[in-house]
Amino acid sequence: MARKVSRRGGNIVTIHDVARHVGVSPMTVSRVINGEKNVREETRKKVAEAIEALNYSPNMAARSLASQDSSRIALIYSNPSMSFLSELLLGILHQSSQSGCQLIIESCEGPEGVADVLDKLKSLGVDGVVLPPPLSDSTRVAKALREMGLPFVGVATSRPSPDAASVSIDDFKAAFAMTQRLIALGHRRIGFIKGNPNSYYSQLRHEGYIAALTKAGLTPEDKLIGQGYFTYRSGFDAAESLLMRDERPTALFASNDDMAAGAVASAHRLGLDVPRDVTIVGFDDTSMASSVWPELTTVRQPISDMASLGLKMLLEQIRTRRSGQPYAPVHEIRDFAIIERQSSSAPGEDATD
Amino acid sequence: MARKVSRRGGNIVTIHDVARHVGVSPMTVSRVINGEKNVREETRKKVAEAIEALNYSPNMAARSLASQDSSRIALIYSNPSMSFLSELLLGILHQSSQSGCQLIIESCEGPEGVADVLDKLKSLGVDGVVLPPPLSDSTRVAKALREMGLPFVGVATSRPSPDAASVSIDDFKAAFAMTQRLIALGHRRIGFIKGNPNSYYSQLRHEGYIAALTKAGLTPEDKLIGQGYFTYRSGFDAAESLLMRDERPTALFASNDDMAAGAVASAHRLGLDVPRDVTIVGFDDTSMASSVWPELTTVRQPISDMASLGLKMLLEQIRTRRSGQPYAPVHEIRDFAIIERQSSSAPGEDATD
DNA sequence: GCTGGAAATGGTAGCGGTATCATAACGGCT
DNA sequence: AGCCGTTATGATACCGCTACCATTTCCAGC
Repeated sequence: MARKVSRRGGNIVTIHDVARHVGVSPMTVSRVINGEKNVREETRKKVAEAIEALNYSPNMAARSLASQDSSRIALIYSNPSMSFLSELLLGILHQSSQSGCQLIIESCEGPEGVADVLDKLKSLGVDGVVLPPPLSDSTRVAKALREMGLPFVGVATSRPSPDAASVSIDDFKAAFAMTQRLIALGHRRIGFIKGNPNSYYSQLRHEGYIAALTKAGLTPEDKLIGQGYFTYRSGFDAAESLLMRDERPTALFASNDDMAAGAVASAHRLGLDVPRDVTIVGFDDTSMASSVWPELTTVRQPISDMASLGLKMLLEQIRTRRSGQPYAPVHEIRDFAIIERQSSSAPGEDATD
Repeated sequence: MARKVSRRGGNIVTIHDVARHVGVSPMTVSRVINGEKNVREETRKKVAEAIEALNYSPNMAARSLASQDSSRIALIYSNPSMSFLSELLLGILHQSSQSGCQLIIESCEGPEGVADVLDKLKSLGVDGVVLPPPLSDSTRVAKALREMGLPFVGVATSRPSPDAASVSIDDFKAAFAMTQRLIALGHRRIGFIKGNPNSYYSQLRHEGYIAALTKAGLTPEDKLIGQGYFTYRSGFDAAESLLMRDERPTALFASNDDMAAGAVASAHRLGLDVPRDVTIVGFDDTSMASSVWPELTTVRQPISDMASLGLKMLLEQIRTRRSGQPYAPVHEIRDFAIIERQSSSAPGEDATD
C-alpha cells in the first residue's frame, strides 16, 4: 500500500525538499514563506522560485502544531440573512484554510442569546471573534468582548471604534453614488426606504442619499422617505405608502435588497411595471437581488473579500497581541460597485431596449 | 509573557497529562481516544474518566500531522442558490472542525466549468468530494469523479447509485405529505409547479404530488401543472398562467421556494391575496421562504444535518478505502418536516385567525 | 508449574513545521 | 587591517500525537 504517498496527488513536497533544492536550510525557507525580514533578497527569490517549481504548499497541521498558534476564531451571527452569511462564510473559509485556524460558527438569537454565546466562547477558549452585521454595529457586544479581552473584527459596516478593527465599504459614498446614478438616469422624485434606525450603516446610507440629492440641487423631501427595518415586509409596506401618493416617485432606493425586493412586490401589486413605471434599486447584492424578477440593480459589497481580509486582520492582531506589542486597530475600506440589472431605467421608459 | 498557556482558556491539556493522571502510557490513551480494541475495559474506563476530569480535547493539528491522514475534502457547488449553500456550509463546517479535515470550496459555472474544477481538484490532491444539488444529480460529474477514483457523497437529493454514498430526504414522500396536507385543508384544485425536468428530485416531487392526489380520489389534471425551472421568474410565469384560468386552483404547490416566492408575486400582481384567495406552498425551506411576505409554508429539509452526516460518511469511506477494505456505499435518508407559515390556509378563508 | 500465543501496554521515532539560540557573513568605522 | 554591531543563515529541540515494533501480562492447555 502506498502509504506516505497518499496525499497531494502522489508526492509530498516538504519544506526540506525545497531547502535541498535551493541549497539552504529549512529555516530559511520557513522565513521566506512567512515573509520575515532578515533574508537576503537574492535568497528570497531563489527560494520563491523553488517553491513555485516544486509546487510546494505548507502543511497547515505541522505549522500550527509547531508554532503553537492555532487560533480558534468564532464567527457569531444573529441576523439569519442567509444569503449574506453564505458569502461571508465563503470568504472566511478560504482564509481560514490558508491560515490554518480553527473556525467556530455560532448563531445567537435575541438579546439574551448574546450573553450565552459569549459564555460559550469563553469556555471554548476562543482567541478572536468575527462580527458580521448587525452584531458588528452593536456597542453592547463590542463592550462585552472588550471586557473579556477578546480581539474582534467587524466585517461590513461597523461603527469605527478606536480599539477594534473593521473592514467595510464606505456606505455613505456608495449610497451617494447610487443616488447620483439615479439622478443621471433622469429621475428627480427619488424615494428612499430607510433601514433599521438602530443601525449605523442605515444612517450612513440615508445620509449619502440626502447628500447626493442636495449636491444635484434637488430638495430632499420627507414625504419621499419611508421607514423600513431591513425586512422584505417592511420594504413592501414602505413602498406601498410611497407609491400610493399622488405624485409618486419615479425611483425607489431601498437601503437593502430584501426591502427592495419587497418594494418590487408592492409595485407589482399596485399594477406598476418595474422598471417602466418605477425604478427600484437595492443595496448589498445578496442573492435576493438576483433571484427576484426583475433582477435588482444594486450596490455590491465584496462580502467574501471583506470577510477574508477581516479574518486575516484579526489573526494578525492576535499574533501581535501575543507577542506583547501594542496593536493599533485598522479600519480597512474596500471598494463597492454598482451593479446594473433590470430593475432600473430612465423614468417613463422601458429598460429593455 | 504567558506563552504556552495562550490557548484553550488558559491551560493546555495534552495526552501526556491524561496518561500521567491515570498512570498509563500516552499510547494507551491514544488508543482509547481512537476507539481501538486491545485495551482492557477497566483501563478504558479509567482513561475516559481522566479525559472527562481534565477536560482534555485532542489537538487536531498534531493528530493529523502524526497520522498523515489529514484528508482534503472539496465541496463543489454550481447553483448559486446561496441560501441553500449557506446552511450546507454550516453543517459541513461543523463536521470538518470535528474531524479535523481540510475543506476546499469551489464553485463551477457552466458545463465546461466542471472539467476545470475537477482538474484543479486533481492538482490539489483532494481526497473526496461533497456534492450538493444540482451537481449531486449529474451523472456526468459522477462519472468523471469515478474515473478519477475519487470518492464522493451526494447531499440532498441524488440519484441513488451503487457506488456513491448519499444523504437525502425522501422527496417523493415529502411532496406526498405536503399535498395531503393541502387536501386536508380542504383544497381540491391544487396546482403544481414542476422544477427543472433534468433533475431527478424534481421528478420525485412531481410524482409525490400525483400520488397524493390519486390516493385522495382526485384526478391529476395536466392543466393544473406548470413547468418551472427552479427560478423565481419561472415560478412567476408558471403561476401566472395557472392563476389566470377560469377555474383557478385554490392552492399552488411549487417544487421549491424560489418558485413559490415567484408565484406569490404573481398572485399579488393579479390582485389575489395569499392565502385568502390562493394558498401557495414551497419546498426546501431556504431563507427565501421566510424572507418574503407572507412567509411560505414549505417542506423543510435538514440541510445542515444532512451535510454534516454526508461529510462524516465521506471521511469514513476514505478511511475504509485507504485501509484497502471494500466499501459499500450508504444511502442515508433523513426526515423532513412540514413548516406551516402564513402562505397557506383553507380555501376561501383567511389564515389570520 | 511451565510453555506458548494472544492480548494489553510501553518505548521510540518521527510527521512537517517553527522558536530559539548559535554561528557566519557583511559592511562601516577607526 | 582590525574591530564591532548588524544582518543572514544554520543546528537543534521540540509541538502533540500516532505508527510501529518491543515488551510485558495474562491465561489456557499440557
